[in-house]
Amino acid sequence: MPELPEVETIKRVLEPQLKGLTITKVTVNRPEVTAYPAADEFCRLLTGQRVSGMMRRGKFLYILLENGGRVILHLRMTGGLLFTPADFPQEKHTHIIFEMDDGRQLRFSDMRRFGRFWMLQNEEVDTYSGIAKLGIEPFDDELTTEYLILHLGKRKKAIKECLLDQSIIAGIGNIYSDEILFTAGIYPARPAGSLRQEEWERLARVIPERLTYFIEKNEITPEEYLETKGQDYRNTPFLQIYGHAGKTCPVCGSLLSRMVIGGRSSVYCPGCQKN
DNA sequence: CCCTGCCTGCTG
DNA sequence: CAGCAGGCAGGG
Repeated sequence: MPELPEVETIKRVLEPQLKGLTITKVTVNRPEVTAYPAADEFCRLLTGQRVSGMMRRGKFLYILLENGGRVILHLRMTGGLLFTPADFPQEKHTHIIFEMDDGRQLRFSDMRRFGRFWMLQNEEVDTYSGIAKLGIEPFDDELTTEYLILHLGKRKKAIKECLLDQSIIAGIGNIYSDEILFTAGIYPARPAGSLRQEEWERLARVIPERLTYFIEKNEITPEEYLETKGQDYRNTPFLQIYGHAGKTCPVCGSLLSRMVIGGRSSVYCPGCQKN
């Protein structure tokens, strides 16, 4: 489910709550969810550790520990994190529970079980999670017209597929690639190599602008987040085309179309995004 | 490069 | 019932 704006929202909600708490017990109900190390070692290493903060990188989350260790997780399609009182009703498909020293629990649930956890010690190099292969953050100063042209300017594959390539820019998924290309007025199936200078300029501007906008629209209090079980993506009413195939374009009134690009369902406006 | 697998649940 | 879902790794 979550792309960068949602993962950032989760980080902003959870970090102030978890910071300073010590993990007293870890329960792993589905051992395949801990990709590294194996579940028993994962639990052993984390028990007794104190949380110093959280970070986001692309769609990955970090839970940082005072001893220098860190938990890394990726929610993939349907993963969710909730910080709950101990007696809060448990979500179906809850695979990991971290009990904290204030009596509350951090719970990971994931219907489709694609989400993964890793745990690395202070000095340990992360060759496991895939974070090392990520490209730049969308809000980095490095995200410039020149960067896009350098890395994508000669690619034959569709610009939409390029935006989904986590090794170039980290964090963009199927929803926001569609939204970004709509705002930039670029037909999603265009070979990246066919984009003109001014289109790369527009993308360099629109990518951080749209993601920032959707992070802001997602803002939620910890109480609201818990009430809605972390499933309330408040920015969805502000999506202009994702999920709106067959409806009219909010800008030009054309009928929004849908096509499959790189195996992913894609929505675009034939009026605003000409081939 | 495309294709499949990984999972469960919802929609048409 | 098939088809699809906000992701990604791995295989051919």
